[in-house]
Amino acid sequence: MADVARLAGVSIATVSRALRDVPGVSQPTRDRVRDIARELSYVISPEASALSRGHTGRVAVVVPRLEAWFYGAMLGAMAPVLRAADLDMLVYETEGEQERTRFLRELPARRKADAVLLTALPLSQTEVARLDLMGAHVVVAGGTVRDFPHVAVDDLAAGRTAVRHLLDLGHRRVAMLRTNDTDGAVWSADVQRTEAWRTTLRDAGLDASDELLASESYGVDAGARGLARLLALPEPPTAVFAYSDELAFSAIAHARRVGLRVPEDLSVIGVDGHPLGETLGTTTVDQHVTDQGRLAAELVVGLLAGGTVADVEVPATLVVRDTTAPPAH
Amino acid sequence: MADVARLAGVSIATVSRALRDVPGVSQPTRDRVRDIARELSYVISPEASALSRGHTGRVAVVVPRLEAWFYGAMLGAMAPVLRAADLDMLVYETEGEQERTRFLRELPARRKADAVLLTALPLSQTEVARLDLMGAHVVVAGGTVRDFPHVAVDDLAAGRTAVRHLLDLGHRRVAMLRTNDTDGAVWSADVQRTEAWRTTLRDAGLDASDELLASESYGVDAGARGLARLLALPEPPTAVFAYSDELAFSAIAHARRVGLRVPEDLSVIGVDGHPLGETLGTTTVDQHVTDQGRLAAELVVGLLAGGTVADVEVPATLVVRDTTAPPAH
DNA sequence: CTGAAAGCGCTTACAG
DNA sequence: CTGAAAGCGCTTACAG
Repeated sequence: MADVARLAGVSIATVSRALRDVPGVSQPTRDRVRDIARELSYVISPEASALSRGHTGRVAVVVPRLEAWFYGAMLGAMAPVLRAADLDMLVYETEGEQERTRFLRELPARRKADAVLLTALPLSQTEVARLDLMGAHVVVAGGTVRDFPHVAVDDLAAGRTAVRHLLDLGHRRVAMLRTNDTDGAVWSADVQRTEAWRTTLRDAGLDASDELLASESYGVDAGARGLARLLALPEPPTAVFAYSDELAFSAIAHARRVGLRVPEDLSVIGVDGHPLGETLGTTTVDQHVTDQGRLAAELVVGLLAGGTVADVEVPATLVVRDTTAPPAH
Repeated sequence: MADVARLAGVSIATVSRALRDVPGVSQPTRDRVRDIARELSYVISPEASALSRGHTGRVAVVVPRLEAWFYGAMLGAMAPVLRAADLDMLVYETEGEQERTRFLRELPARRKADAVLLTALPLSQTEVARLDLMGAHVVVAGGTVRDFPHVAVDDLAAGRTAVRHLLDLGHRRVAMLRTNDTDGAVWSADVQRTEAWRTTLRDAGLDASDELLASESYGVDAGARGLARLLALPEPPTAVFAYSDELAFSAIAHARRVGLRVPEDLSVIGVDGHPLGETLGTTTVDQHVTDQGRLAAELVVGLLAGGTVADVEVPATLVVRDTTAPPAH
């Protein structure tokens, strides 16, 4: 900055003002300073600027896992919004309790970002309590955490929609497929979809006992593993509600591998709106992840601009394709 | 830091030394300072620290797109390595020429990160030239750019392996499927796999004319669109080599939708090692993306630690599953 | 509109 | 082993 000031024949204060959009510099001076800065490929040091101004220009997105489709879709939707607001995106993957606890204990985001965007991140009670120490705005995407501002679908409604679709088709034995890699931590979407499955069945006078709830550890084949257990039941289900489309894909592949026709012998519905679901013809409850990500990022931008926040509820929509049908018998 | 110093009865210099692992502090003093810092939930300001030390503790990962599986897998593999080295991960999505150019022109990474990790990012010649102005280490993952340190598979070999597999099965009319959203920019993996397709066919005395090379704009249904065009040819192919597994999935779904049996009527092979390929039984050339991401991150860490660099070549392996077979006739 | 100067919160020779 | 002080590169009241 000193170099630019010297060449422009002004003080560094003027350079600073000219380069950002603050008023108090004549247009000719501003233009001259900018030209010189461009020539020198000069760019303001974000560290020094942040140190002076007291904020970082960064937002931290925290996810439990990066390789699942959901998180890529979320990040992909958030990125353009943050970029447009000149905010950099710091991504933290905190897989498992140990890392999550370490992340929250060391409060790294506290001084590294102006806002923290928790994205479908299961949290224990202790961890939720620690969130107040973040020293940054906290926003939640894809679910809810306490009363932090959030963007989410109504997962109770989404779950009910899925299960009712199966009941409407005539199914009376409906299982649920989920993963349980949350080691004591809890995520609202998981709790609510499971709850929706249970109550919708019970309200219809049907069995929703634990043997019909297949909880597997996370993995590409989690859906296959879960379905295998369900099919081994004395009275196997004729329909399955999967927590995610990826679980549904895996379950459907397993069903076909063991000789079951989908949807004739087994109906499967997922949740997400995974693009491959369109390719593969999978019935799902679309939770419009791209919208959620975009809106959550917009919420953060608004918050940092000093605006007020309002939670956003994104509607979930049933998309019937080729993996659900009336039971054969 | 001043608070901690006061409570510990030492200078801020000592607090600074005690809190990082620099020598020059007695163990009792160090322990006392750390205890007090923990009580106060104090954490060193990264901005101030970075400003003093001259580096940021961040690495910027630049990708063209976040929602494709490949990038999530890459980021997911890089994250733990960077985290272990106490480096934060800044993610930049630069979709299309305009944003890429803006990114490179504004050189934002220049002061925002100690290293830039270009991940399968198509670049124009001008853009490649600008890379020298980055003011940070540049490392390339999933391909090569000039002579920057990189981690990649041998894409010529990978492409040859795929096409030869089809030829070995007896196919004589083999098409290729790729996307062309690179507006004048070029990515080595794309160039080399296409080149491999062409030369392998020609070396075998077969047709590799442009009508057999289907280039579609990026999208979930790109594979379907490309295959539709290929099937409309006077003499359609009996086998298709897809640039990625996602293209292969889409093509296979389209083939089945129009009544073709895969692999009986049409063989399809992709590249990647996408986990759903295992679920769906898709033949592929696995390029071990997780390994590439991990190794690229390790390369960055080594570079920042002042070590020397050596390019890494990850072997690509043919995984034969259920979507390739000898041609029917 | 412009500049001199204090201050943001650290790190690190230098001296003891 | 410990501290006083300069310096990292900006921003922003304050004064003119």
